[in-house]
Amino acid sequence: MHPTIALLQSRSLSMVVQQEIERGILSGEYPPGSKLIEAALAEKMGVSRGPIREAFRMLDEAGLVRTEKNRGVFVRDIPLDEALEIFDLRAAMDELVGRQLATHLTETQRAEMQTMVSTMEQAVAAQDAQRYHLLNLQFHDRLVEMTGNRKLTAIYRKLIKELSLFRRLNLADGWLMPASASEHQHIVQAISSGNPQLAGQAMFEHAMESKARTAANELRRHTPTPVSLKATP
Amino acid sequence: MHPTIALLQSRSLSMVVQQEIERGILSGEYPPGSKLIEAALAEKMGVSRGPIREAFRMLDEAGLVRTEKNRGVFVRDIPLDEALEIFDLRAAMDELVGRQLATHLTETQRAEMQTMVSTMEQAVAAQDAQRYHLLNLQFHDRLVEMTGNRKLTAIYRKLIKELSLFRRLNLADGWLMPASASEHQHIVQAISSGNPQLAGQAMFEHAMESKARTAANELRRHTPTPVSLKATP
DNA sequence: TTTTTGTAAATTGTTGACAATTTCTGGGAA
DNA sequence: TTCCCAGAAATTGTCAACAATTTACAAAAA
Repeated sequence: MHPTIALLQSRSLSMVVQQEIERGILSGEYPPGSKLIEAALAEKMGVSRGPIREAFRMLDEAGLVRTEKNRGVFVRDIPLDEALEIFDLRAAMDELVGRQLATHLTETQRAEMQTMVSTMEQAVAAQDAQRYHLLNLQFHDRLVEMTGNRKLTAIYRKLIKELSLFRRLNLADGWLMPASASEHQHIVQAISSGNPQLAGQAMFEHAMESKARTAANELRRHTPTPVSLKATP
Repeated sequence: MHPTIALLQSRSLSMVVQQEIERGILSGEYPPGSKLIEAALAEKMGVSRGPIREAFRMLDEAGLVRTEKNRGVFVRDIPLDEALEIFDLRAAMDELVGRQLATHLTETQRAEMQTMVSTMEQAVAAQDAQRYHLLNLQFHDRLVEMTGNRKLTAIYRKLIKELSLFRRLNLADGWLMPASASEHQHIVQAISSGNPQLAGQAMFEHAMESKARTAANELRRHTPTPVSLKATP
């Protein structure tokens, strides 16, 4: 059976629309704070407003948009304090991931982790921040997936999507690329050691450092550029 | 202004419908596996099918129902393995709760926790399993809320709702009432000690024991009643 | 009996229309 | 100028109708 046919038979129109709008949001086509107009999206996608509205409800429940009665639907703009809350939550989940992987890791999985870390180190060597960022997301997503806990995986991914709406995150994270890289090797070692406590701690601290870097970044952004920065070569 | 009027001005019709269906699901009026028919619900609530469908999409995203294209919407029946996954996730979140409360607890909060535990002990003394069950849910919900982490609170509540669809959970949990009660006092002490590691561990272990009891309960349910149970008085 | 097949009923998927509300816009008054 | 306020335009909220699909049921065939 043709794959497109199969897709339209399993996925309803509203689900296709939901995925398409979500793609637009995550790609930045619809930036945080921007308004999503039912009629415009309906025409653009060649469907009526019904499926669009159903997709809106899904995206709202997923935390990607917010709905104001009689005023419309807006792409959510995650405030700093909520982002920090998400970081704490993610750290706790990552700790669980580390513990579980340490107790159940197969040799195949260990090799896959090591390959991912090596690939990331290549990206660091090539100064390819964009590629490193993508690989980093993949690495952590794959680790969560390896636990086999589907609910954990699903919620983890939702959190990552929400975090991506914290716009300030993406900018200027080239600074922290090398620092983060060496931590990954440490994570793989901790997990491979088979010590759940150690592995969990490595994952937790890695996540919390990510939080600290984001908070520091934000602080710097709201602080006028110090004169000393240009004054001292 | 009449409260119902005010409600309809802030919440849209689909949100009211969503809450009503959710109430029906959580109360057991619509048991797991049962089918939800758009037209029937629409007539019952005096609205058209549009808001019903939008509510369905929200409930689907929240994990309370599953949607099969062209076949309808069904109340979700959480399988044992998924329930156990949720227990693991909840344990990690509870551990975070314990750690954070231990570091930031106010005297007012400590007193409130102690009051809740005392109330639960009264329910145990009165053999009121129903009331104990409710108080237990309240206790843990309040602890999560006390952390001030709204995202954590929101996700924790979603998990609890999903767990309530694991029907086998509610039955015969009178067995574990007294055991669980003393653990709560231990949790309050651990949090009050101000030691994050200790408090986190207490919360984590409490959650994992809850998981173990559920798993054991399930095992017993699928095992034919041993003759020895009646043979030995 | 069991299985299959065809038709009617029930149910879901989608659309367009209308009502209600908000937003925009331009003109007049302070 | 700035503020305010119609009236128009745009947008959302809700509904009813129609199309597509599934389900129920009864009769026919194996």
